Parts: sequence; structure tokens; C-alpha cells
Amino acid sequence: MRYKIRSMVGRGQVEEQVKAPKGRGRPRSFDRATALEKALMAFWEHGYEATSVSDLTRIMGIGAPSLYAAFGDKRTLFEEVVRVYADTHGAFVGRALAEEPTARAAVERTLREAAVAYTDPAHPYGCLVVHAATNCTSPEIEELLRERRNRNIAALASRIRADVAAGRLPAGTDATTLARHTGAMIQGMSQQARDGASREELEALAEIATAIWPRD
Amino acid sequence: MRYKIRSMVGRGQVEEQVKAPKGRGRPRSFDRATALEKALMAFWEHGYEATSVSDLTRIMGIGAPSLYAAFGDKRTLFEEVVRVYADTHGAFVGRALAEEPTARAAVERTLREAAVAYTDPAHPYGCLVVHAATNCTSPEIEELLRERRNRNIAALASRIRADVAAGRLPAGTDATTLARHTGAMIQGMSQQARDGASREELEALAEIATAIWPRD
DNA sequence: ATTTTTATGTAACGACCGATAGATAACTCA
DNA sequence: TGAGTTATCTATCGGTCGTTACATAAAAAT
Repeated sequence: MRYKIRSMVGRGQVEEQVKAPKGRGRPRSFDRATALEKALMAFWEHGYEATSVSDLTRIMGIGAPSLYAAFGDKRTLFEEVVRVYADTHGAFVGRALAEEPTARAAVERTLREAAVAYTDPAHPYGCLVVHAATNCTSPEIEELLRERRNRNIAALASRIRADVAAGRLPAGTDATTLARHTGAMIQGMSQQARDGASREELEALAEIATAIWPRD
Repeated sequence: MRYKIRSMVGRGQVEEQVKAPKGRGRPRSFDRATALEKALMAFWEHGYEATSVSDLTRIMGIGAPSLYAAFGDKRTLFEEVVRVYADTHGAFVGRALAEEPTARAAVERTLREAAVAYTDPAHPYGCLVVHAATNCTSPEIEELLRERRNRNIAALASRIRADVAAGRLPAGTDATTLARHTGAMIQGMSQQARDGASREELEALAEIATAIWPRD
């Protein structure tokens, strides 16, 4: 067990580095958060299995023992990467859900922002949670992201149900299907981005996708 | 270079096996088509990279030299698997496109049949072309399926454009986006199936997805 | 019956996988 | 200064990857 350093990124102010908890032995020669971000990019682009430990050590600029000391094994590193991704690059979904007044507005904004995020040339295309653990030798890793995907859809469904209960959507509205449709659109858009679709094309997709919502 | 046996399946009548071209040496001790189908299932379930050659030899019930003699290397085997898949399990898209009178009807039928096919317990869930080559070490394999996906969308787009030209769809219809939307839905449904969605859930998805088509 | 051709089984190849042992370096604390 | 602690470097571990050499087996051709 190894002490946690706050890997908070883009989460309010940066609160200028607690100078590392002044440990006792030889100080780490690399910035942990920076190395973690490099690992994130690698996993994002190539997925869990296709990113080897030697890929990681090369990209992160550290030796294998340093990686294992700082992050545990490959699987633990990946789990941390997924957590960081969800709190940063993948946070726009939860933000829309929390900030928009209606489920419909939240979904529209989510799809619109997904079109931008998934085609941003500053990082790999598409969504890490959607793509980084398909065709995996270890079922636990696959399950890790599958649960995250299904949890997102479930959260969206309950948000929609709340709107139905509040009369903001027609009484007969199928919240589950509507939520699943949004999930499918996000996954489809992510794949399209990986297959070369442009931001404009995904935005057009996002726009017509909301036509399925019940007329109010 | 190795002679081709017609691996046509479900393509009109079966025309009862040409008895194998009566080769000269020791006859093959296994049925090539059967072994190929086993390989197809394995690749379908686990993807290209996560299916090792020793997995394949075990599942196909043959030794490695037999596999290499009959199918070339792993990559060539996969390419043949993809071709067989497209002509059989994945043929329903092209069938709908060829048989239905309008693009809209073709898409509706495609999505409806995808809901059934992607959750059929007789084989792995989802679509091989969508999932079997994500997170791949070799870019060529990824490209192989990516091209197939984009080709399908392009074919659909041109079908839609034909309907627009024939006045079966409004003049301003964005055929490209409509086609891409169908592609995204198929990919999303495939992922949903892999994530545990039921046939009924995917059918509900397919039904509401067609609401985006222009009212005629 | 011998030769030729093709397939099969055994066993191994080099390359890479994830992970670690052991020696050494760089820091804090007494 | 020395003892204790932690990180890094080099080198390597056993395992698996895709692939193939080699000897043998089973058929057709001569």
C-alpha cells in the first residue's frame, strides 16, 4: 500500500503542489502526475492490452521499477488512469447532467460537447471508457469499463425519470430506452471519431439525434 | 499460394461439396469450413489480438502446422474470417439495402434485424466488424475493419441520395449525416449488446432511432 | 513397389510480455 | 558522520506470443 498524491487536474484551482509530503528516502526523479498523464494518453490511444509496460516506461520516461513503485502493477495504473480520465476528459457528461435544468438539455449538451471532445486533435480520438478495454484478455479490466458505461446510462435514466415525474416530460416516456439511446449515440460517435469523422460531422449527428425526444 | 475452396455458406443452394479437388498428397484430416467457423467464433468473441494461435489450434482441433498450411498465418486467417462473416452473419445489412423499396425501410429493417442478431445467444454478442479489431497492435488489421465500416456507411449514403433524387425523400435531406447516424446506431447497439442489453431493449432502441428521418 | 506430394505431430525458435532481484544512489534523521 | 529509508539502474526471470524445422504418415502417380 502506497500513499496517495492528489492527482487532481483541472478541478478548481491547482493549489500549488504540497511540495510532496516530504518523504524520507531518495526523492522521486519524475513528476508523478505528468507521468500519469502520459500513461493516460497511451492507454487512450492504444487500449489496455496493446499498450505494453515497455511502451509505458518509454513514453513516461522512467524505468520499469520506478513505474511499479509509483503506480503498482499495470492493471492498477490503468485503474488510476480511468479514474483520472473520468474526472477530467470524461467529466463533461456529469457536468451537463448537474448543470442543465432538464434531462433533455443535458443530453443535447452532452452530445454537442462529445462531438468536440472526441475529435479534439490535442488527444486521441473518441472515448477512453468506450474503447480502451475491448478485446481484453482479462475479463476484470473489460468489466471495469463496462460497469462505468452502464452506470452512466443508469444515471442518465434516473435523471430522465425525475423529469418525467416532475412533468417536464410526457407521462408515458420510456426513460430507460431514452437513456440507452443516448449511450448508444455516445458510443457510436466515439467509434465514428476513431474512424475518421470530423467535428462537424459529429455535430450534425448530435443535432439530429435529439429529434427522438418526445415533443413537449 | 494455396488453392481456394468455395467457403460459400447460406448463398443459394449448397451444391453438395465438389468432393475436394482430389489433391495428391495426404488428405486433410479436418473439415476446413468447420475449422474456419470455429476460428470465426473465437475472433468474434475475443477479437483479433486477444485470440492467440494456441487458442485457435485448441478450438479448431488442429495443430499449428495444419493451421498455417490451410489458412496461411494468423492475419490471413483473420481476413478470411472477416470475409466469411460479412457474407453470412453480417449479410443482413446488404440484404435489407437490396430488397427494401426505400432507404428508410432498409434502415428500419437493418436496425430491427441488428437487434435480433446482436443478442442471438447462438453466437457472440454484437458485430465482429465493429469489435474484433479495436486496440490492435497492427494498424493494418484495424484499418481492414475500419474500411469495411466506412464502406458500409458510404453505401448507405448513396442509397439515401438515390431516394432523395427520386423524390422519395425531401430535397434538403442530409444523406451523409443520415447514413452516419445509422452507422453510429449500429455501432452503439453492438456495444450495448456486448454490455448486456437484451433483444427487447435493442428493439426499442431501433424503433425510436428511426424517428429522426424526415417526415414525408 | 517406389517415388512424389501433401498433412500431421513434436519440439523448438527468437521476440516480447509483465514483473522483480539485487546493487547502488540520493535523500532525512539521529 | 553514520543509520535508515526510498528511488533508480541493470539485468533477468518465467511465460506466452506467432511461427517454423524436422521427421513421420498417408494419400496419388509412376
